[in-house]
Amino acid sequence: MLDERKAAILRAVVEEYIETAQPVGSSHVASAPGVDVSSATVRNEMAGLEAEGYLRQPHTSAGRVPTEKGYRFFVDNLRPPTTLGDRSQSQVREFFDKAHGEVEEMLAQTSRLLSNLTKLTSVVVAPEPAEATVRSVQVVSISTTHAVVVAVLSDGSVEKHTFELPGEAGDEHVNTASAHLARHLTGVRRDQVGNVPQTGNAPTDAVSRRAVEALVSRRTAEPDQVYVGGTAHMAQAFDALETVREVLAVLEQQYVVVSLLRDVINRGLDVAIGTETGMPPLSECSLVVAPYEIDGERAGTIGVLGPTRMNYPQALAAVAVVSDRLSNRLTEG
Amino acid sequence: MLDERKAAILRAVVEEYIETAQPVGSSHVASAPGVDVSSATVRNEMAGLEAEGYLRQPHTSAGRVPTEKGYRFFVDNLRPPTTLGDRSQSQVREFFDKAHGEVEEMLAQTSRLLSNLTKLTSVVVAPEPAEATVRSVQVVSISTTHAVVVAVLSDGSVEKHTFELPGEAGDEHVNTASAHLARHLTGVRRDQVGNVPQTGNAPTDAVSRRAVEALVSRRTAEPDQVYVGGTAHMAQAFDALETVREVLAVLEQQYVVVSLLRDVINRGLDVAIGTETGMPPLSECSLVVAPYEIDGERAGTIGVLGPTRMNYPQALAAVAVVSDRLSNRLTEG
DNA sequence: CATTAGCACTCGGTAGACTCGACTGCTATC
DNA sequence: GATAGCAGTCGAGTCTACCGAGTGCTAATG
Repeated sequence: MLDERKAAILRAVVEEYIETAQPVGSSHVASAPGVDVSSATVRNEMAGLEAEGYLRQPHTSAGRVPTEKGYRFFVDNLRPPTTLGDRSQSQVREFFDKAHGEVEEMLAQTSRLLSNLTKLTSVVVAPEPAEATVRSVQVVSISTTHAVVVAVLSDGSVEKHTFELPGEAGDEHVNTASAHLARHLTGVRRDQVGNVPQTGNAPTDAVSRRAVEALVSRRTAEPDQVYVGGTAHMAQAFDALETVREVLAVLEQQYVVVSLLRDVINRGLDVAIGTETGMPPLSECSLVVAPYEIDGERAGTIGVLGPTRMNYPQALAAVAVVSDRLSNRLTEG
Repeated sequence: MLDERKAAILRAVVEEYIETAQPVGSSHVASAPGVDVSSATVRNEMAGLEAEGYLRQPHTSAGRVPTEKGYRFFVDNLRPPTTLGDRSQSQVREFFDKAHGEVEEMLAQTSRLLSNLTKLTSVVVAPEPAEATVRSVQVVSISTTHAVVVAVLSDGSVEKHTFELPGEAGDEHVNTASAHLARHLTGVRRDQVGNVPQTGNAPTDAVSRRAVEALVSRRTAEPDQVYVGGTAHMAQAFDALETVREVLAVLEQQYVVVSLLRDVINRGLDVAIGTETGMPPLSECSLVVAPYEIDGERAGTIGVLGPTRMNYPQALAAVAVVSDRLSNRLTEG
């Protein structure tokens, strides 16, 4: 653990560096509020902080820059109790006041809100519908060869899947299958949808079977939906095009993004700094996440991704307040 | 119009520049196939081409670079009848052979395919469902206060909208409204969905009215879905971060992207070069587009976006073949 | 008369030398 | 223990010289 003075110096370095993106020297730190010693003393202490791995010198005659360990200490121990600025506050309020429409749209817009607030890339993972039950199932033929099975879930989400009709099935079989499925699947939990009893009528049963298969396969195949916004901010965060490219490439792989967020949440973290993300291309990025809830149950995750030298207090505050409001909104809606 | 020799020289410049991204000098051109004159002659001709606006010299002692007009001439008159390479050919074939599942997924994957083929950013605009008719409508309550209206269309797409139930409506009203709507809306064209006759039962009619409103509002509010892929390639296409940032910012605005593609198509173009896109942030980009069809009707658009010095023949070939295959696939599926 | 060889010229890019200044670490002092 | 002062380091910026790719022009050529 660091003594109080070292901590104050570390904090000053981190805050200054976050703001300017330039290595910060001892004299800057000495004149920072909370540090009431001379630059010489600061130099001594900074040398100590460097030896302990909290700071790093890009070159011999430059100022110091925080290491991952330095950021980590800052986030864990020095984070000032930040709230959002008034302008942002009202932006959030306004957003959730006028937010309406389907969940999907709201999540997409939430992602936009987050990147506007933080000037970072934002990520919103849609809720997993594990707990929902089936409210309605219907099979509708859309041509002589194909049909759609549509399920409405208790959380208001709708799933659909197209499948090929068995050759012998006509409209009447589709309709009886539809009724049959409605009878047997309504009220069943989404993750327990499985085979239904046979009716004895071969074509009808064939249709039913395919419809159920479609629902089940969709469940396992489909990755969680994820909304990424503000990727343009990434191009400003780094000055190496290669870094930008790598990060964008990661963000395009929805599956990777989802499991990244899930992983961080599962480790009980709200911030993953640099290599803590576990993804080499993101070693110069940090991720700030927060889960959101529906009816008190963890539903999905929101987060922002930016350079390691991002403004953690602001990002944490933004993510926290948005996840909170989003939870409320989704719970009541 | 350009005489044959000038055209050959312009072609050589464009092709060389596309490949190397470096200004090309007279000696390079002189040794290019199809140009059998000395570098001195080439110099004379290039001076002419520059005077006519087809070429441009970045600085006095550098080679020449094509202007927009130069690219335009190349695309219109010099484009070699390119086909995709074998590797790409089989990649496309393989993709469409194993492509399956919902249209949405397929479009998303098509976007990925396109950017893999071209190493450019790709854009896929989903079909507009204007011509579709309603195959089925259903209203399902998901809580005591809210219900979902779900419509299955003849093209296999499904639309849903959540709405608040009128206070006096109970499950029985929802069910009768559901049946009522099914009776009156099935077979109606999507864009002609409107009010249905009253039943005389007030709560039922209230539910019906809100459900119809929801469907109608959704139709007008929702912009066309668009899938953007390969944004990471943008970071390689330019060496100015600012340019990358601007382009990414444009790509995040789905509405803008959709209308951009539509606009280019409507002008009868398959390539928009630089400022021809009509969007200042894209003045260093070119866009190659092709419409795709379902049952012989124009349905949506695919395209790729890259730097003006992109490989037009390759991009045109890729976009053409993918739109063709996609049309087939969507028509039969 | 179109083409070409040759030549003088231009100018961007690179490498080296130099300076400047923002740092540091160390030491002597309070 | 804290600080003032000082010598030392090294990146960044500036300047110069130079190289070379590429041009435009002119004179020679078939």
